[in-house]
Amino acid sequence: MNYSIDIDKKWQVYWEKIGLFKVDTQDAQKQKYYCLVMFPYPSSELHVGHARNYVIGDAVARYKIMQGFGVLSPMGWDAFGLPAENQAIKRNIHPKTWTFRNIERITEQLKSWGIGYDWAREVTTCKPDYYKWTQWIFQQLYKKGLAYRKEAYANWCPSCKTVLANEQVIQGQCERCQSEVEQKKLRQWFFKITEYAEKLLSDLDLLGDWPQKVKLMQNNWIGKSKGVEIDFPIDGTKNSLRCFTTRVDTLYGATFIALSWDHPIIDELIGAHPRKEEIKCFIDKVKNQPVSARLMDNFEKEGIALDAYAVNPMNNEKIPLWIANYILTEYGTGAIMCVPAHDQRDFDFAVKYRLPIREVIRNPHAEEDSGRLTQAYPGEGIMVNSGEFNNSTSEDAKEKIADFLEKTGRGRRQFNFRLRDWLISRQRYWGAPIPMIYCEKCKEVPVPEDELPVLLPEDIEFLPTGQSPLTYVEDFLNTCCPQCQGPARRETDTMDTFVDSSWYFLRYISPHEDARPFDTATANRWLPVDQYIGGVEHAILHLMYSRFITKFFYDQKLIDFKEPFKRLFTQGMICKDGAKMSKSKGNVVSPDYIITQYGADTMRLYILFIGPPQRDAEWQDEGLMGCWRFINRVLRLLDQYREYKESEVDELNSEEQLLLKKTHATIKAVTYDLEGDFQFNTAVSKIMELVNHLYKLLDTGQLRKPIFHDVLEIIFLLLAPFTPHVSEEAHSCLGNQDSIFRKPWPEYEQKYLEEEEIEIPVLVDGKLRVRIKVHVDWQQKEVEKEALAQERVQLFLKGHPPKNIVYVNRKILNIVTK
RNA sequence: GCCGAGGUGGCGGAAUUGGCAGACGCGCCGGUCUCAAAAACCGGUGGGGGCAACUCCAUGCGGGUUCGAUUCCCGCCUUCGGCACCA
Repeated sequence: MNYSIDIDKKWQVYWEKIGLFKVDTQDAQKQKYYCLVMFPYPSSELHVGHARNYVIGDAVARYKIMQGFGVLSPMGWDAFGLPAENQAIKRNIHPKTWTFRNIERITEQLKSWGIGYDWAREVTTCKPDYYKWTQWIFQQLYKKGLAYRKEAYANWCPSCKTVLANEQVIQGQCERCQSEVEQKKLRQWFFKITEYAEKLLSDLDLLGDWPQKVKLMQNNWIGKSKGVEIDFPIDGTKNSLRCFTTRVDTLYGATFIALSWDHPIIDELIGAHPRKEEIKCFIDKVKNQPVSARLMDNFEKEGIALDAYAVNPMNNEKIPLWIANYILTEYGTGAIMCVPAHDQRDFDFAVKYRLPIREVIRNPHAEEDSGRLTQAYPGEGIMVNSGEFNNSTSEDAKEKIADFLEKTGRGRRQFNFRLRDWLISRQRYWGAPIPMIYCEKCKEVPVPEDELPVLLPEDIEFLPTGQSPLTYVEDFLNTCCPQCQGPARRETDTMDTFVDSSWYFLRYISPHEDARPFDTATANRWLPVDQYIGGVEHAILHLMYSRFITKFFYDQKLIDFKEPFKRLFTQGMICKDGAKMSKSKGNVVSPDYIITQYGADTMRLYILFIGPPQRDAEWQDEGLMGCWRFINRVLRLLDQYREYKESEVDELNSEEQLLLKKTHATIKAVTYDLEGDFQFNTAVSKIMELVNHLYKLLDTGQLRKPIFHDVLEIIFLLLAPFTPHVSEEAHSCLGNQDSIFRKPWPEYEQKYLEEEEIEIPVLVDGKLRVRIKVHVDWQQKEVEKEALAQERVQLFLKGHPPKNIVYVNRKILNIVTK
């Protein structure tokens, strides 16, 4: 038998017919297993690089089905977003048309690969029955004060005339047109994810089955740091200035304070300043500095003195205030105490502007009397020039000085986070409208719940004007205020697509529910997701947002779990010619040709065999051919079987004994590989070994038909999650009526794995010299005796008695002469 | 700069807790079949030396621990990914 696409078609229809992937979420008989792959953005047809995600997910789902779980494996579309709108502008095709065309095409592809989903649960984020609930979530957040509007600087591309998401800014440039991105102040909607910073951080500990790497990335992104907020009185005024520091032990070494260009106190300080214009000029310069300039290694630190002074609360010393271009606006208080002796940035600045540098922590490894510092010393050490704290360690001083500041009310211990609130406004068309209304009298009013969804108008002009196209749709824009019935205007911005994808895994639970986003009881039964599978590129954004929304729902008592994804697997990319597969690079491998020529299972098997799934892999067409050969080689076993001569078996001969040993060892190993970190590549190789073994045995004529049959059954059961079509075909050829996926996953029998005689490698001085056969129960003495009786061992002993003999039970014997 | 993951034949990659380095696949070489080729099948294949039995060298580099190190420790080199003036 030769493998061909007809086999694929036949079984795909069959699985559809028997509803293999249909799941009844109310069925309490089976243990549940929620297997989820990250849903795609339908921007173009899929290539083999994309396929990895779905092939892995399908292998896991099928394996779990065979283990008897009730498996939920759904699919949907992250269907709102900028690429659809760009196509609209470029080709004059409606984003909706373009999106649904792609959805249709990708669905066709997934089906032709035999990827199984419960299609009745399909979810599409750009459909009103979905985004109604995205809008509803916005309103729940709004009600709790977790959605709010404020003026903020956003990435603005002057050429595309649109705001860009942070992830669309590459090295300070627009990813589409490479224009320098500007910062533009706009009134924007935010979700207060910072409210959950602490929980998002500490609950990472609950995620034992997430890759360490992803947890570390989230940890760094949240960026919690422990320090002290200090009030510095401003000389000659009643005001004071707050600074956050993680190194309060260096407080005596603070010789100036630096402010970010938009710190609110600046206006006050320069009101009657003689150099007011000069300062304003400097502020403008910093403000307009391109984002990319800050990313440069040689970014020049610049500043301007304000001729104002703050008072160091420890020693009452007057220290000057500066504005400096390296102070971040959005972090801490936007003002820092600068300690040039112990911070390299402050050091560089102090050298440039001739500000004093005072050492307060002595480097314990520095040579005595090293003279003037040539660079900052950022480590720990012994306190100097620090009044009563001299001679204590910097670690101790940190606590003592913090105590002192808290006692005297001049400061307080504090934690700071790098995590910022989530800017969700987009001045774009193809997204879920933000369900808010602005009225002169009543100001900000949410659209009443029973009026949701706020429908996205479809008849619309797509011109890049810098405002959402919705601004020009009068029917949409003008409405009346839900509170006072007076004339009002709708919000015209739409939501970031990451909002859509932050809760889709809940919608799969009850996709047709029209009174609620999801059914709480069913969600509580089926979530958290048992296995989430996707690309590592979502390690921060999508996974952080989903965790945030889940925690919010938990607090609203909509669900009773704190984390959405119990286990996460991030697969590596498939590359070609050393680069990530992409249309623009022209190195994509199209699956369609592979499917028609070699069948879906050939592609599936190769994708699983190509290498460790969590690592990147290089696509090689020859490797694909290897899998094609293997599949046909396995199928040829069926031909041999059919023509094999009948016989009865009473007792196994030694070759059959060996074959069953190998078979059960393979069951054990493959199961172990699947249960662990999805080692599909080694699982497949072990099945190949078994097949090779079987072929060798067939040559000897020692195998009888009933044993041949049993081993064949097991081989195809083991292959079923990887090559479902071929396995199903073989299963039926072997005379089975039901689907192979209704058969239980094979279990190994210990009796076949136990052996009487084992082979022990004998080493002399760590080098393998001979192998001996010993009985498993032999003790070291007997093994030694056998080993020393070997001619080759005596040869290497050269007549000297061994100095030492190390025996590791049933593993190895090492004879030491030196 | 900081954090993380890697580095093993010509290539993709194997190697339970430290225990036979190179499984499996590709490629290559030889053979069978064929008028011939392709496909398929069978055999060989880390490097050096030797007619051979064998032998020496080999897991990025340099040390260390150990009877024994791809695996553990210390110090480097290098590739990739993330963050990047976070006070």
